[in-house]
Amino acid sequence: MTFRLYDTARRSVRDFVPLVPGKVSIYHCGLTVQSSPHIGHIRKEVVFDVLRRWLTHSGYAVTVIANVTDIDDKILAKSAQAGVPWFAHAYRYERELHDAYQALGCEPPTYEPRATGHIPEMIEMIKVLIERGHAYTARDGSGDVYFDVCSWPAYGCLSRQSIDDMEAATDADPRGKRDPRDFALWKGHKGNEPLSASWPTPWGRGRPGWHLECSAMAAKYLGDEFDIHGGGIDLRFPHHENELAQSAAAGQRFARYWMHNAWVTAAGEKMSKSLGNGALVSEVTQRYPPRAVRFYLAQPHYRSAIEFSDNSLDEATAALARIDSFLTRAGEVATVQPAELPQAFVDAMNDDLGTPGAVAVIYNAIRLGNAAIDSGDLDTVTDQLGQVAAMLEVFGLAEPDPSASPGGDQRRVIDGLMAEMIRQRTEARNRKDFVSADAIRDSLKQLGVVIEDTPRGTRWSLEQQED
RNA sequence: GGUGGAGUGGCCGAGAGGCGAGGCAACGGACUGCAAAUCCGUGUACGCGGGUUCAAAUCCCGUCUCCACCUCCA
Repeated sequence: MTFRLYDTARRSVRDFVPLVPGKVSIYHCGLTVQSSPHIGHIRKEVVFDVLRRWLTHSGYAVTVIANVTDIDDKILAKSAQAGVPWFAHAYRYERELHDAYQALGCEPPTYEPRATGHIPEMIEMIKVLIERGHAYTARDGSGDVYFDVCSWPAYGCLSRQSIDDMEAATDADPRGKRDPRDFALWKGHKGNEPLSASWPTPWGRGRPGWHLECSAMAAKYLGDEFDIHGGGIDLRFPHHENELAQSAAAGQRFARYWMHNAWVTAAGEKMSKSLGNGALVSEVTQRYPPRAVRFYLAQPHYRSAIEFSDNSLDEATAALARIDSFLTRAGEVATVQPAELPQAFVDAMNDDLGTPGAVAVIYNAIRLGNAAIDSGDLDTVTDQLGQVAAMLEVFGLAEPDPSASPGGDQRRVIDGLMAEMIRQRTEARNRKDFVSADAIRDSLKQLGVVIEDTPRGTRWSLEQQED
């Protein structure tokens, strides 16, 4: 069974056939670095990180390009308000985004181009669009350049909207548009904006429009045609529709598959910057183990909306604790050996990245492995442990949280102290002094240390954190 | 007005005509000095009303509710 992917453009799941055999090229729209990333933003990163891991595991050489939009209206407005240069504002949040990648175990993109680093490419593309009769400079002399939507009959094909049914923009000023549905490729410099936020062009100074950035950068790094274009479902229109129109009108074939992840909701509504209901990644990873946050984001199907709540995170934390408990138990009697992925796991992942079914396979392997530990069947333990580790690797959950345990000297001292406490309790138990034994266990419990007696001796671990 | 998505057991969350994914919680049992962990077992769920079919959560018609997008939201 080959990999199958839901293609938003076709509204159906279809076989994935890459442009170049053995290679996959992916472009997904990164963030506009205007504020701190929230859980909704990082969901997209986790989804595409799992996609990349799965394709890599399937033997493809994967190239991932994700842009950073480092200039736009909001960045200019917010930086002016804060009294810092716009590029400093953008850079600050770009670094926060990278911190979030790292916290959640997302590999950085193969390359992560910034919009402001690609002005010449954008200008070239606008020239082509003007020459071909698909773009025009604003009549009002503002220096804006617009895409002429009516000149491109296929406009609306991605979001399946008829241009006649589109609600014309009524709020914004019509500026120099021929048609209210036309969108900006280039924005003329405004007097109240810093000169550093503008670049010279044949049409005067200005800065890029959002949609054009992605078209220009995708073409630069991936060529006229590439495999998968991704992003949040809310980008389907207008952003991706516009990208597609521009790039196709400029003579490119562009993306072969369009992949969109659903959003994260809070109290039933989409988490967004504008609604102000965003849970920041930095905040959530303080309250929950980052791996649990990743598990929470990676387990549901990427096209399903997921509700953000403490309850959801608590459940993910508990579920991951069960997985880790198996790794600990199995690790006491066996070592991780390279293993093939179970066929059911492969089938689930190949079916449009069916992560919920794949997670069910992980649990099944854990159950078999746990039973084998109890019965002393070490071959089966080794077998299942290897499979579980391999499956967790695909999910990016194989590595423990770096902050989970103290390192170096502290670790040595703590291990020594715990060994002594456990020795005293074991002696008490041996002489049937259960009152003393339980007192030791209770006092450790107060400190958040859980004591468990197993056939192989007493084990200690830190209790899962509560808020 | 246009275009989409969704309503599943106490909770989360898959599935998309045919023997109840999976997890959390709960209950019973095994194991344990007691626990914890682990294993085994326990559920007559699919918004509502019709219809098609031997068979519907799944298809059709109607209906209610929620969510999203409609020109710079992941």
